[in-house]
Amino acid sequence: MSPIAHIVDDDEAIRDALTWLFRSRHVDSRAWPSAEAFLADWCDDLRGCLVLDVRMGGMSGLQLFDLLSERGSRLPVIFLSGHGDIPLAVAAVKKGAFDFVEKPFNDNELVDRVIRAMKFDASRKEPDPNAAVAAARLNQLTPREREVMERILAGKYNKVIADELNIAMRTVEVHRARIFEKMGVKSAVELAQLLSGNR
Amino acid sequence: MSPIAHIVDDDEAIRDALTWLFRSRHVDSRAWPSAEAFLADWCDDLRGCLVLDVRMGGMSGLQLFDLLSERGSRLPVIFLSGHGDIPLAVAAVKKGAFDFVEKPFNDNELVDRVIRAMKFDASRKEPDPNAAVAAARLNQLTPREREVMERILAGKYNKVIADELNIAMRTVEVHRARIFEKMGVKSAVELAQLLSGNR
DNA sequence: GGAGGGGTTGCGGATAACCACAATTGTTCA
DNA sequence: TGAACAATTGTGGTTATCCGCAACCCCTCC
Repeated sequence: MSPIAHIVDDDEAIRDALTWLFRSRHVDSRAWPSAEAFLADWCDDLRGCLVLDVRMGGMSGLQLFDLLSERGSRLPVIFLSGHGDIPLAVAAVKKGAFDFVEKPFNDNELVDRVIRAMKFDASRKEPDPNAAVAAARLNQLTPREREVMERILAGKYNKVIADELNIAMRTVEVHRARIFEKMGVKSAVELAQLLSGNR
Repeated sequence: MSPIAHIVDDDEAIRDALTWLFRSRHVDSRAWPSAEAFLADWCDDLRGCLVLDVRMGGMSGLQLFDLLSERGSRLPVIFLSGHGDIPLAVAAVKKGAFDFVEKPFNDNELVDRVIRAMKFDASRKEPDPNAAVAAARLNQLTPREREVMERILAGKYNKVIADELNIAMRTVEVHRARIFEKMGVKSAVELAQLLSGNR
């Protein structure tokens, strides 16, 4: 999904104005006339930001925001509000809205905020790649290897591990080597970091 | 520190009103007439919440808030603002203010918010005990030991470390032993876990 | 029945970690 | 100036890790 400014407002004049405004500043955008219409197109990998009118016919902007939050959306949201309602603004920001702008808004300022939101979104990391890598590698381990690994991470000596598992030290060494190989590390320290760095 | 509502406002009438209001609702409070006065008494283990006027003579409420943030204060802050300024409210909340209330405020509502803030503060966990322990122990390390530790955590052999630091392997061994001793661990693996578990 | 994978073990050697004992240098602080 | 501490090094020995080579057992799947 390429990053665009998603506009949701039931006022056609505003939609057009925003569309034109964004285009003039080379920000790609697309507009929807209602929360419902936007939801129909929504998927969780939209990128960019969402410019959302607070007050709309049908589902309100706040309701849409809550719904998206429940669905795990992390798209930054900039609220547009027509009436200086501080409690509303505070509530929205506390719930994680990226920004809250009063209408009538200053064009340049709004675009700046939109761009800031889009940059924020762009800098947003995919779910920790490290964790994914670690998880994938963990799955390659056999059950027995996992048992050994636990004990390696507990800082135990091979001898102790062998004792606990009632196997020869040599066997532990073999497991150990295969664990390191599969996990792509070359020492127990690295292993510990790989696994505890992302908890 | 027992939890109290800390009031900072340069308007004596407001201070008195709030003090009376809180007392009537069995919320302990104490008031200061300026940010500077509050700062003089501030320490990082104040508990409860801070009710803070945005606009004051001398240091403003926002400035005080920023300063406290820098100092690592985690006391929840409820801003009082006399003029419905949405950008200000949004900025404050985005920076981590707990709430933002317009003057004139509804007494009951304000107290409810204060109580909510104080409950939030009470439920706030002490800084991760592990992190505290690790940090405290880290401080016991000499600079040289820290250098060695970095390299141990990189999974390097004593020989390599000795080489990098241009010292004898034996010296590295000594440092290593002292690091383990001071950090209260008995292996590099434990060390890695202690330090990466809380990052 | 043979191939493959997982788990197991032994032997022997190279390399590294760990440790007790002992000692030197430089700096800081009382 | 002497105590205390950080940093340094050496000797010699014990213990662990790490690995290649070789092998056996058990189970599954084709």
